[in-house]
Amino acid sequence: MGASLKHIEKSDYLIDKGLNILWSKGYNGTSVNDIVNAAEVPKGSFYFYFESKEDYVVKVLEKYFANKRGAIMNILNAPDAGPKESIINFYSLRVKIIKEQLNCTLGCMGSNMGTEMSEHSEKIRTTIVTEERKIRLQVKDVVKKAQVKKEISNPIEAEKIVDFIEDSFKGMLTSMKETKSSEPLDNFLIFLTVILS
Amino acid sequence: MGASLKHIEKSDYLIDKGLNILWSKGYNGTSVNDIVNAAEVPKGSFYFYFESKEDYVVKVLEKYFANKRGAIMNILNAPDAGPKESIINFYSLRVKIIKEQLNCTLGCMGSNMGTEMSEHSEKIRTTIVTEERKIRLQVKDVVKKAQVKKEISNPIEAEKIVDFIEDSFKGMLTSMKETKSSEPLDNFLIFLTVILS
DNA sequence: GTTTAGTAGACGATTGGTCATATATTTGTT
DNA sequence: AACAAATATATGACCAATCGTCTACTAAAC
Repeated sequence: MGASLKHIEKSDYLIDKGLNILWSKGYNGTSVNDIVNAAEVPKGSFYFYFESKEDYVVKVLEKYFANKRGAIMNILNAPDAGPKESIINFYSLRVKIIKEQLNCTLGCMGSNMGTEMSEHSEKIRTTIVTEERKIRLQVKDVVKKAQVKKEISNPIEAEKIVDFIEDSFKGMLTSMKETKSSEPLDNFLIFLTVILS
Repeated sequence: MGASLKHIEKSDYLIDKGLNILWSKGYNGTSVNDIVNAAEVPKGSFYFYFESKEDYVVKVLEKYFANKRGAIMNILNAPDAGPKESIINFYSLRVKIIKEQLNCTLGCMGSNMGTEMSEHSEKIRTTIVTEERKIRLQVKDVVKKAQVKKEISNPIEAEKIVDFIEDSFKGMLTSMKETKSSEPLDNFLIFLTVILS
């Protein structure tokens, strides 16, 4: 029943090849043909490795978030930085990555897909919510620490603070895409220090 | 050369009939057939009134934003309220409308479409940016007034304050859709008072 | 020889868009 | 007021391309 290593490798390969297309063009803008052409794999193979397009996209999202966490979560618990400092470093890094690697055009794949598909695919919606929550929980712990250490005097619950920061960051990415500019991101970092005061 | 009144009325009718479909299903999720079926109009008529699907969507967006401004901008300059109070009333009203009329499912059509299409249609992208700017400019004036009156002590430029508020509000709507919950909106109103302090 | 992995391409439905044809409506001329 | 010419609008069959999916098949492994 279990998938062999080769099977996993090849489905992983298909996931990698389609990830950037899906990130840019969205669910309905990306066809199964786009994916198999990019991977240079026969169309029939797609449905051997995945139940459906929806199933495929769920797995792409899981990989996207795993990659993302791998790239950014370390800095949150860097041993040589205080909690508040770590939070600011964390968001500064995310801003830097988006500016340098993504050229301010793609935004967050989770938000993009969530905006397009939350109403129409429960599987996709819950995948995004679940994956985002993993990040928020870790940030929350650090915010709590900073509050205990009085680095943050804001008395609002850590969870609400993190939700607001993460939600507003999402909005910045949307405006970044729309305006083709990094200004919203810079603005975000300014207000981040206000919120964490 | 100018379109007759009847011409305008019928294209307006087509725009109205497609607006909600487009709002919910997005650009690539909505077909021209969906629109003409909803309007009970033959397909050929669509291309008599609109150059293309893209052209149609631009006009839908313009109508969406015009409707939106009509419903919310008055409260910003209510004569019996101070500037800061007006800003808070303004966003409270927007939150209320989204909760009551939209059931926390649709978000902002501009942001939805911008997320999906900014990379792929310059016409759609600039339409959204232009329309959003109209709202921001008006809010900016009120923020400035509140700063002059010392109701807001935050020394950051009014424009940046408004950009942050509007961008973060966008993010709340995204999370609202994803989580199917009004919590992000309530959280937004809490932090709005922090930002406007 | 039987099971499993992998593939090719056909499937019906649908996509955005066009077009020839038909019918209203308006306009200009008596 | 009557008629003709011109223009505006209506219609759905039609186009090539593409959609997501699936079935019938071959190749390889045990």
